[in-house]
Amino acid sequence: MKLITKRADYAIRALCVMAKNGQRMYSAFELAKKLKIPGPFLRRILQILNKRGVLKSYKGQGGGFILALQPDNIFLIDLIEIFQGPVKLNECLFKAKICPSISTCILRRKVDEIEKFVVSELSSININSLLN
Amino acid sequence: MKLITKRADYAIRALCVMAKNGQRMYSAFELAKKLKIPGPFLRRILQILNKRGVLKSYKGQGGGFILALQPDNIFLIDLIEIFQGPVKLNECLFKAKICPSISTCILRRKVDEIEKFVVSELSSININSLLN
DNA sequence: CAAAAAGACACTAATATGGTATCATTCAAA
DNA sequence: TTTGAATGATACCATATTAGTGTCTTTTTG
Ligand code: FES
Ligand code: FES
Repeated sequence: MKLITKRADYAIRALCVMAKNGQRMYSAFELAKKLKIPGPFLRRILQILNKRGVLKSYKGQGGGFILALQPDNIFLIDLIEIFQGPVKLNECLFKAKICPSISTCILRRKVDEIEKFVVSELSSININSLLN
Repeated sequence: MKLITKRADYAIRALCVMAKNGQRMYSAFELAKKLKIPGPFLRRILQILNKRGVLKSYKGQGGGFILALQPDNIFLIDLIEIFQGPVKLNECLFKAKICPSISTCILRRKVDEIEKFVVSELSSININSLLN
């Protein structure tokens, strides 16, 4: 079971680097080299973060990416949802008649609890938390 | 993010049916028909449950599968680990220098907490819980 | 013996994830 | 004003995981 995919992982790492030096602009390849991860892949990730308003981008020579938000306002839950979709664990499995009912099903209640816990834990971490 | 795959799902459903009528023997195809899921696929799943000691099997005409354990002794965590491997969410992501240290890393602590919670919730449900 | 079952295992199909390649566009600097 | 360094957009390929099938062997009962 994977909680955090590579895309989200790389995004987190890149944002951490950028947050350490908040004013500087970084090109995708510069960051990729620093983090030792594939350049084109990271580039696409940063483009997505730009579209989602986490980064600002500047084209042309001397351009690159820079944080659009304060590091303590970028939460892990958001990054994970950007790259992995919403945290939905309760895709009701027992469509068959076995499941007693949607309102009483124990399994569903438990899965909902797990989902809430995951979301709340991931909501409590931001990029700044990871820098101490 | 998928918490429970089809294999585990089907296993749970099949075990629920079998638990309702604990003494009876069911062939893989009979169960598959009842649950409206693919026969050969369920058959492989039951074979695995047999190998893992959750079911007993009997070959030959009139043979089939029957529970090897009491329904309240078959836990969801075990079924999930059989079909999806151990619940390990903490595959350390920050191998790079970004992560401060394995002992202080906030992210790691949080992921460990999530993992513990998932395991404990899934350990609290058994096949019997699902039959009320 | 014949039919009905599981055992074993190789194989295919679908999906998700990880990653590349290419061309167009923008912009700064020579 | 040309050139090169950057992103924007998008199609594509590679790999892994999950889902599912097919087939042949073995066992058992009638
Ligand atoms: S499994 Fe979905 S309501 Fe019971
Ligand atoms: S991410 Fe693994 S110890 Fe910090």
